[in-house]
Amino acid sequence: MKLSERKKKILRCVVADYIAEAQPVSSKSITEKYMKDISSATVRSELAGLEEMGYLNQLHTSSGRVPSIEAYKLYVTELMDRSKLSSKETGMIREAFKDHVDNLEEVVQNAVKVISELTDYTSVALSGHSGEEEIIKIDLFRYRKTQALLLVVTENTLIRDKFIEIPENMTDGQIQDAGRMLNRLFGGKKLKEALSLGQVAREEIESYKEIFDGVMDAIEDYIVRNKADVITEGEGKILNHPEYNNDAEKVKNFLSVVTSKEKLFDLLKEKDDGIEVNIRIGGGQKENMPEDCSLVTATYSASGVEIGTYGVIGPLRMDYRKVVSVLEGVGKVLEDIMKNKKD
Amino acid sequence: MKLSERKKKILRCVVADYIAEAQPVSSKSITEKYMKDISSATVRSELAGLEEMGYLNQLHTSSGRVPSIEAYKLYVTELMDRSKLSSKETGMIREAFKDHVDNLEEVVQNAVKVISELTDYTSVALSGHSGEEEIIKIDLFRYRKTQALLLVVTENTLIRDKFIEIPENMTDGQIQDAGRMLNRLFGGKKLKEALSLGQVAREEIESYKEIFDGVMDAIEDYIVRNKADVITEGEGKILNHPEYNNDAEKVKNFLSVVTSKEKLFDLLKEKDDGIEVNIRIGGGQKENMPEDCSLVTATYSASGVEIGTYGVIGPLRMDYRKVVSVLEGVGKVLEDIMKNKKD
DNA sequence: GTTAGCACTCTTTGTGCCCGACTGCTAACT
DNA sequence: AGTTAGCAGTCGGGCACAAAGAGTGCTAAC
Repeated sequence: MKLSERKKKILRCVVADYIAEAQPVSSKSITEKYMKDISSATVRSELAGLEEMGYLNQLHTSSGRVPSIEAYKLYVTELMDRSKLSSKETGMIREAFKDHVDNLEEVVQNAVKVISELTDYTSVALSGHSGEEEIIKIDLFRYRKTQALLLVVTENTLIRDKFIEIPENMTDGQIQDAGRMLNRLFGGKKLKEALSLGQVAREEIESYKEIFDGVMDAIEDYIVRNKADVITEGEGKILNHPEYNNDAEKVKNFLSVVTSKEKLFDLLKEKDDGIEVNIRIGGGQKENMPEDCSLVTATYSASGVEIGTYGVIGPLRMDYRKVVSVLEGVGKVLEDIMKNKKD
Repeated sequence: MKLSERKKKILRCVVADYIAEAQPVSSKSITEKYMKDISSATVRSELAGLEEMGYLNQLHTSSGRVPSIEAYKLYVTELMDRSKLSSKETGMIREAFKDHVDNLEEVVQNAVKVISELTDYTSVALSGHSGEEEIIKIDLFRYRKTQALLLVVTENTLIRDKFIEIPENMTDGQIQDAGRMLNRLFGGKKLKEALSLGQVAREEIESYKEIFDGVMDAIEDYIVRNKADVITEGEGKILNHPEYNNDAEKVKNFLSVVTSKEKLFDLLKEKDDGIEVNIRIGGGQKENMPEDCSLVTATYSASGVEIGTYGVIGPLRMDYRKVVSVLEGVGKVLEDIMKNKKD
């Protein structure tokens, strides 16, 4: 069977109505609300077709239709129109970033907060470090007999601290010397460059091999998995939505993901390159994706540097239209801010 | 009316049984399970007395009794006996700290995790810094034209980074000079000392007043409210307990506190001095305490230095006996570890 | 291809009823 | 005076049943 234009239109109505009302959608309500020109009987036969094609489900014989996962997917890729934010909403976004634009940490906090407030879903973020940030300074000093504290300071306010093992007989002078060496070698380089540079340089620096390895570890650790930079807001918002209201098991599942920075990191790190807004619907394949959930993410960058992946996680029956427009709206404001900040 | 010994015994039975079964307790079940020597009619008249005294409530005529907040309070202070942990449980605690005892952050993580697992409640921690830690090093360097990055490194792995404003015309040399000055002044001092020292020294250092103020701010900020050190685990565990299973509003309230580091910090910072285990039952007076919740906390210290406040937050009907023994058990192991670490 | 009409299905809601779980009270007992 | 057995009274939970309502699929006519 082919998806005729009318079928598409009807499917769009069903999904949109179900998102808005959280109730199975009947043929009658479609004709009354959206398509006064045709009769409910016609819609009924179209609905039967859509159900056969796998886009709709029926809870029982005499109930209205509910969208399937496939329907949601089609909806966000083809059927959904984009909405504009109201001026009140854009105002709220601008307001959120009024202060504290200096500190990236706070910027991210504010972004996550305003996203959660505007969408009424749980929002999450992974602040960006694709390895493109420059190393401003490396600092190294003795902490205990066999341990030194390593600090790697990059632009974007980000600091990585890590303890590394050092030989017991190392003098303070040698540690300082090693620190100078590290700064000479890595200062001004991008993290990514430093990582590949490390493969080559390792041979040259015999004397401080242990320290050197520690630094490389720290940088790799930082690029590959920095769970500390996962931020969440509005974890309890899931309970505002009826599908989670009487299902403790579902809520528990959801929370076990949303409150685990490791699991969220796993979900957020996979961003499709170049796609502005990425929508993942339904669990299934992805290990850490909670059952019956959707994740909508957007990755922002300014002047070529990624500044983070922001997203919203919630039920399948999510207001994708609104979520997408909020994420885009925040993205625009964020871009402006980062541009001005550069000066 | 006086609280006779028998009344106390019966009240203990009611509270213990209610904690175990989550069901109103009847006079019959008391005689059958705990007090075979007297009849249910006798227990009934005692229960009526206890109810009049405000220790018990009845949901409706012909239902069993449920403990009041007062009853819980009496239970934990007077009636409850302490339990020993099983060897399996102490084993689990030791196991949890097997590795990573070097990094205080991970120690705290593990503590919180094992507490949550053993008790089946949400557990929280505030790693300790009463201001007793020594400043090991202060580092200062230019970040942007009018900003410098300040690092304060203390023992216990704790690092505080903060941006401070600097005069635009300050040279790199001056910044370094200021850094040296700060190290000379504060190095080796305890945070608290540094804070009071600051009041005096400020006058002497006219040249770097702005920087100096920034440092004092950072230290104060750190001592007074370091929300970054609030850690939680098992947020969803609340749903394992029937009183929260069908009350989305209650869960939302609970989560809004447990997922807010600020609110948790407010709750955890108030620790009664010298009391080993602190039990706060019921919301009411405390602003950030969720309705109908209890918070059991223990503050650990080793060699006179506080290493943190750990706790469990959950329903009024909490297994106080188990929670207290787990907190004590973890405390002992933690103390051992910190003692060994000092070497 | 579309529509009106109708029979059918299934859920939801409300009602009455009974059963069981407790209590409180009273009168008798120790 | 304290304790106990027995009994009447209260309330919630569960079940059956009926009625109402929502929505569909099918058919025959347009």
